[in-house]
Amino acid sequence: MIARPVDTKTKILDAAEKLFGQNGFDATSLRDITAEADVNLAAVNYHFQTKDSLIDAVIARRVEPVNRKRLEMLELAGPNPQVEQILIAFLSPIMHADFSAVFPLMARILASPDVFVVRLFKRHLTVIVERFTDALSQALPGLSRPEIAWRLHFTAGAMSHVLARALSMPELMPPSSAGFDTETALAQLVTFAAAGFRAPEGI
Amino acid sequence: MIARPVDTKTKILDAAEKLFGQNGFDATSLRDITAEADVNLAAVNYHFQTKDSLIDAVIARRVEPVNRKRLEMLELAGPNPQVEQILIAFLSPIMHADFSAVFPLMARILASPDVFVVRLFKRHLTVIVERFTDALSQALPGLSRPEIAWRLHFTAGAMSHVLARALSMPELMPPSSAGFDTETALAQLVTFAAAGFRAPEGI
DNA sequence: GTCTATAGGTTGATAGAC
DNA sequence: GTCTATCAACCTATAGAC
Repeated sequence: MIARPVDTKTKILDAAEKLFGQNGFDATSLRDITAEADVNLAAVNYHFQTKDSLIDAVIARRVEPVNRKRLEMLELAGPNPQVEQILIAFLSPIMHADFSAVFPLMARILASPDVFVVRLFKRHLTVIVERFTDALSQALPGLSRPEIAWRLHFTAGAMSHVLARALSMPELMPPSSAGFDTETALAQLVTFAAAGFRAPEGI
Repeated sequence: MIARPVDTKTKILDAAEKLFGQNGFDATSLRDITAEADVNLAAVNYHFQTKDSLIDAVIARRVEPVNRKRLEMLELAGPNPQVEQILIAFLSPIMHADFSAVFPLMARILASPDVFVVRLFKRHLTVIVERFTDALSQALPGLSRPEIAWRLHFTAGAMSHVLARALSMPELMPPSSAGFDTETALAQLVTFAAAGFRAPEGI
């Protein structure tokens, strides 16, 4: 590992990501961020104008590569992917996002009822939800699209809960595993969700 | 419906619950709350001393009856309940909590990585998790306890995501259903989670 | 691009009259 | 128990020197 020089803008994004994840958007002041990043207070306004557009930038920086990777993995699974392959394409990119600061941040975005965050959520996720619903429809011809939408919803919720609690509540995580084990979590979640998706449709 | 006089303390709790759910704990000021409740600013300090202990009171007021009801329904399911019965006992009390303000509030509690909230979460939920893990262990003798802990975790996540998005994103909810239909959501979730729990344990 | 200084507003909490 | 008035601390954002 060679220590690279990091520019001010990146230092601010890194610090903001960490603190937003830890304490939330509102509880984190620009002063907290510039102190953590070891830059001047005015730099954040110079580079991002307002706090809201900083939040936007922090989220977009992480969400977009994850979504690109999701679509890429879905492509790679071929024209007729199995349920498990589709779920892995959906879950793996976010669960492997290797900055641990990303986990609580993502969980906050996913769970927040804030209109501001919901808008962001929609902007980034609508196309993903559509593409994956299509793929799952094809793999599970017995299910109606609304039913698939529900179940994809449940899967995203299970995932976001794991991300939210992975770091803050290791003791709620499976024992034995010292700390959080991404591979195990992913495998367990895929098993659970795939079985859920294959359940026959109710009345 | 007869309009009852409501005391100041209850008015504060009601307003705080609504605003905390809508905007979060940090983004909601005591002034917002007293304006919504139509009481004086000083009243909140008189009745609750600090903002933190107000948050505590708001959460406890809703979580405790839900948890009581969960244990009660589990008792009523008899000595050898089926997976579906156990899941309904776990999910139904919270999904039927009829104040719509409770939904986003619960979702916030469930998803928040804040240490303050995690502490509350543990205090109220540890006994529930243990009791339900026992019941599920008995109903699914093929699964190890860690595996059951994971799957209960996933189920809680799916539930919290539904609560979080039920009101803010009705268009992500199954189409046709105008608004949010608790019974449908509960039935779909129980079907999904029961199938997930019955999946054979991985390697 | 980076800094200091500060304007202008909000916050949680309290003192003290009624 | 309820009010007004106020404090001290904090906030975002900007102006202007370097």
